[in-house]
Amino acid sequence: MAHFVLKNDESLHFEGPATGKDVAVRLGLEKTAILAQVNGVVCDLCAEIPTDTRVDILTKNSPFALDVIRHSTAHLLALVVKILFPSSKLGVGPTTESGFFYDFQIEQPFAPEDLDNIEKKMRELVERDIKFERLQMSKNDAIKMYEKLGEIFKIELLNGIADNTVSVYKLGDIYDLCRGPHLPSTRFIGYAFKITTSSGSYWKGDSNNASLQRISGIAYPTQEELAAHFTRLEEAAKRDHRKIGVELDLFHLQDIAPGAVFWHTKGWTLYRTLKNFIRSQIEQDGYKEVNTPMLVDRVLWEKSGHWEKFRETMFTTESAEERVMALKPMNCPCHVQIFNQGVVSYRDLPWRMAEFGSCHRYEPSGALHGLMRVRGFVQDDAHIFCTKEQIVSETKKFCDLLRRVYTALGFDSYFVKFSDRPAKRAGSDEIWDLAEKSLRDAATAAGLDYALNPGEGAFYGPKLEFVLKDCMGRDWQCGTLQVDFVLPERLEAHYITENGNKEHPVMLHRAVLGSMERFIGILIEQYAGKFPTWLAPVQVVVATITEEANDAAKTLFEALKNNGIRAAIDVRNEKISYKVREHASQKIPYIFILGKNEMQNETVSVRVGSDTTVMPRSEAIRLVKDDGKMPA
RNA sequence: GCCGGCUUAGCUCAGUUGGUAGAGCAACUGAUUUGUAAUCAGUAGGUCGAGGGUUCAAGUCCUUUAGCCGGCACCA
Repeated sequence: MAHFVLKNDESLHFEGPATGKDVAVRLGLEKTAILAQVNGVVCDLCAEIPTDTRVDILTKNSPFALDVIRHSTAHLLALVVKILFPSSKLGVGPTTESGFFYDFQIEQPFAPEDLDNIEKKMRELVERDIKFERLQMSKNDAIKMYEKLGEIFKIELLNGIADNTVSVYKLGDIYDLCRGPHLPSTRFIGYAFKITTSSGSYWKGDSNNASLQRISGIAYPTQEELAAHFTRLEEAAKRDHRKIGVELDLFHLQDIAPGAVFWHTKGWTLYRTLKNFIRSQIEQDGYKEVNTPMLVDRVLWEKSGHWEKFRETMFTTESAEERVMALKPMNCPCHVQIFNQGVVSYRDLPWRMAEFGSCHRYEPSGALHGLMRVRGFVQDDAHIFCTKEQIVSETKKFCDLLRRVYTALGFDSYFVKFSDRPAKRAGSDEIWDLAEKSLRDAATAAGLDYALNPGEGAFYGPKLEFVLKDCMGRDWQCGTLQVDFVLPERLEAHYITENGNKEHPVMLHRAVLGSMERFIGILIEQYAGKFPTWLAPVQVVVATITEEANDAAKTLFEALKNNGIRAAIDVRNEKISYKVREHASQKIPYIFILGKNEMQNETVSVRVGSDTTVMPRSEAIRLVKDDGKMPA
């Protein structure tokens, strides 16, 4: 006799074998049960439960439900596409952080009307309540089945699976290779889903493989959650740096220079402020700033190895001069040229050489994205030339610097990835073993909690990536630290050791912000344009109510400027409500208002957010000055 | 680079089955001297992204191309 134990320690007894569904019926949950959790493992409700096993019945309220609902919705999508487009071939259809997608091979890409029809048909099939059936079969049987069905991609997947037994879910007429679990039937998907977009993709994410068409969607347990999802998206879109960049007159992009930024006065003020902040921070850490040429002969890039790997994405020059010059795509080889002037002693190490380096890369057109991915950008770059023994302490020092800067800029958390050796790389395996071990040890010593990112390192060394998210949840690599044993050797960098021997230094490539442009993009979205006072392009505006306050306004404006405050003045013949509206929507932190009352009492009304305080003018100046101080 | 979509005034957007371009905000001019998120009136502003084609006629249809948007691929 089977005996099941529930979480609340209530025992249920069955005559003979039983499934999760039987348990659900016993508990009166047959209408709402969607999954069973057996010994902590989530599985289909129809799964048979081994005797004397702890079992839980899950409903749509379970935290596990969301992913399963999305996954089952993806299967339903596949069924509908196979019905409407019988010649299409199934790719894969996983869930993602923000929904699900399914990839198909199909002659004609999906049109927007197709998506509408697909969604409509999906709703119809929810109504029809089609069952998800789990089938266990041998790998060979599965391959035979898919050969009959002509599902070439599923066969390829099966050939890559080591197990001899696989599970396949049948939904209507489709058989989908899948681990599961799934909902009992389409009725449980409900109607809180939406097909959102279609796009191109590649089989197994490789552009050398077949082109597929991806349909993406979103699903939630309830309509309310789905509605909230779209509200969140709308709210997030308002923070988009491309939108705010125009609204706040920070910068613009133009097709005359794709992937290059025209910085307007306000944006450039923000840029310079951020740059000065980084400058003050790295000076504290003993960095020495340099500046190197933007246009360098290709021979340097050939020597460094960049020409071979990145030639296609480098801008080269054509001019009266015969030799081919390239716009530098990064600064490292130039920094080595400075290192190589004269003789360096071990006493000079670590040498922390910094540059706000202006770089150009011919990024693929489809990669360009506002400030986040551009063709002309400035790295807050530095190379630390050091000994092997100094790697750990220098990495730790860098991580501290990065944490200090990110915290000051309002980023309390960020993801760290550890990317190890890529397939195409320079340097021997022994060197890579050493580089990876050094960086791993250093990351551990710095107390980093990192995720492994296999095969994604630079061609010359492993790297740590510090990742921030934009308003739509996309990941962007900002800070980085890379251990490099290769370039110093290729570019013949040496230092003299304690024993008088010549040795190659280790090069640590590192950037805190990464690209000034990208980081400002992230920063704009982080603050939705409402920057802390020390970063705000305009920190305070002096606005008058009547003409009789104009002279006092000018005096106050001058006093603010003399105190190093970024101030503006508004003596236009407009109502104060009009001025407040305009300056508030421009996200200026302080609005100083002068009218009759303030003239009489020699005060000023200070508006911050929607609060107003009347105070002596000198006090108001001090207030903005203190609030606008750059973090130490 | 690949797939799809979009591109009309400085900005946000209308524009019917092809019939010869419109609104709001901004700008400019005038009036208003105002108390904390839009004072009123007037004026001006567009080779409809660019090139080619179909047509008596193209913002609208076809085609090439650029840029942008969403994904994919790439990212030193």
